[in-house]
Amino acid sequence: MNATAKQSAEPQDGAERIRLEIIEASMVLFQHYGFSKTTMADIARATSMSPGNLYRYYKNKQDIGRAVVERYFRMSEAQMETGLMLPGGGPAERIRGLISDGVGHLMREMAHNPRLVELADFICSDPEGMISLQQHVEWKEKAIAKEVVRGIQTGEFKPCDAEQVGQIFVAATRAYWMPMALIHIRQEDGKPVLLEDIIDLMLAGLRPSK
Amino acid sequence: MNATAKQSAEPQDGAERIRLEIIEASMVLFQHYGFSKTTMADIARATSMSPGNLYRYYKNKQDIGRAVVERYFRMSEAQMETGLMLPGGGPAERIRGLISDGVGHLMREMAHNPRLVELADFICSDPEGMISLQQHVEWKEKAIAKEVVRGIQTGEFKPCDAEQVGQIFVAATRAYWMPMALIHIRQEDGKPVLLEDIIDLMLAGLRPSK
DNA sequence: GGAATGAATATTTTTTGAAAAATTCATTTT
DNA sequence: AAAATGAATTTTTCAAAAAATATTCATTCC
Repeated sequence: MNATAKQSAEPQDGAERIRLEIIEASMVLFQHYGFSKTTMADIARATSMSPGNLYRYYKNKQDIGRAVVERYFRMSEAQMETGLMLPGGGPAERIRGLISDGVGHLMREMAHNPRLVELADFICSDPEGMISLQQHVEWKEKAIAKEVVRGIQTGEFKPCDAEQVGQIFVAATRAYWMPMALIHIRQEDGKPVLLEDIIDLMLAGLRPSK
Repeated sequence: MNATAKQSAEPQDGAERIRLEIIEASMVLFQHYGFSKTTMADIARATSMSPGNLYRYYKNKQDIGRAVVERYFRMSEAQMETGLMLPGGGPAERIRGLISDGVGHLMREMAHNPRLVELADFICSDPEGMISLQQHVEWKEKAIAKEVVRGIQTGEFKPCDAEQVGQIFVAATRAYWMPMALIHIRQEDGKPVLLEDIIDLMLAGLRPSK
């Protein structure tokens, strides 16, 4: 039912391939000119098709913006997943890494490309965009929950509702995931102030009382 | 040096009394019409003075907006202070209460009066307003730190940097203090979802390992 | 002389119509 | 018949003028 592009780099049938082409071209244009300054005509030119034809693949410009943001989310998730693949480290280190990597990735993207702030604002103003955002948040909650389960199994953490702990970790670090809030967060040598301290205090709370 | 109004309900000399009159009238007008739609002429009319005379008491309209917000901050702090006055409860209960009361107060104010969102946005866009906000944040950090010190003394908490723990608690609950973020936070029977769970997990982290 | 006024000036917001862009759709292409 | 086009239509943006508002200040009041 859902017509969203698959994540694989090499899509199969024509329509999916064209959707991906549109997103990749749009991503480049949005980075250069910003979402609002990029016109449908620009995207059409970049993909060598007519403006009208874009509407065969996306409902409207907002839909393209959302798809681009979703692609960023998938990339960020892939990056966090990669961090989790690395061998060493117990659940605590992995949770720390997961959140630090995710926030770090976001901060670097934003610093590297201020145009993304506009896209982030747009996604928050759009109800459908908020759904995409929520899905990304849930991905993070689940990823943390998995590590909590692992920690409970090894005895590093005391028994608890892992699903809920994932939600708690994300909620407690929410200000660090919000582009609009990120502006107000101080940094020291590249690390956002207090983020790791929040995580450490909550991890301490997870450990068995004895 | 600082010419800000005292908190007492009955101010002493003329100038302070007039400043307070202006703020009280402005607060009502802002609630009815919003900050941007309220004109200096409106405020002048409400206080039975000429527009020009307002400038004898406040540098400009922004200054009035900031003073109104600061008044809200002082009221919120007073409310939290009152909560702390109540006899029962150890440090953990008091920290929970402090944060819940503060966030609850903010949420009720916002629900009761959506115009405040505009004022909050304005304060965040103004560098001087951000200073007021920072002071309010520091008040909360210090209030929590005091309870942490008490907890360390009673042995309920393990020894730690109380000052820093105050900062951590505020940082971890920041999304619940931000009017712009508050819109996105779900509520269940009047309580913001997960707020108390964040606090509880961090409190668990403060307790002696045994 | 400090406090207050209100007309004069500076700034910001609103309006308005033209220009640009988004979206649709009758037609053409493959 | 699905895919694509590009001209036609609708919607949004932009810039200039007008109106409203903020701020100043020479003057008046107590």
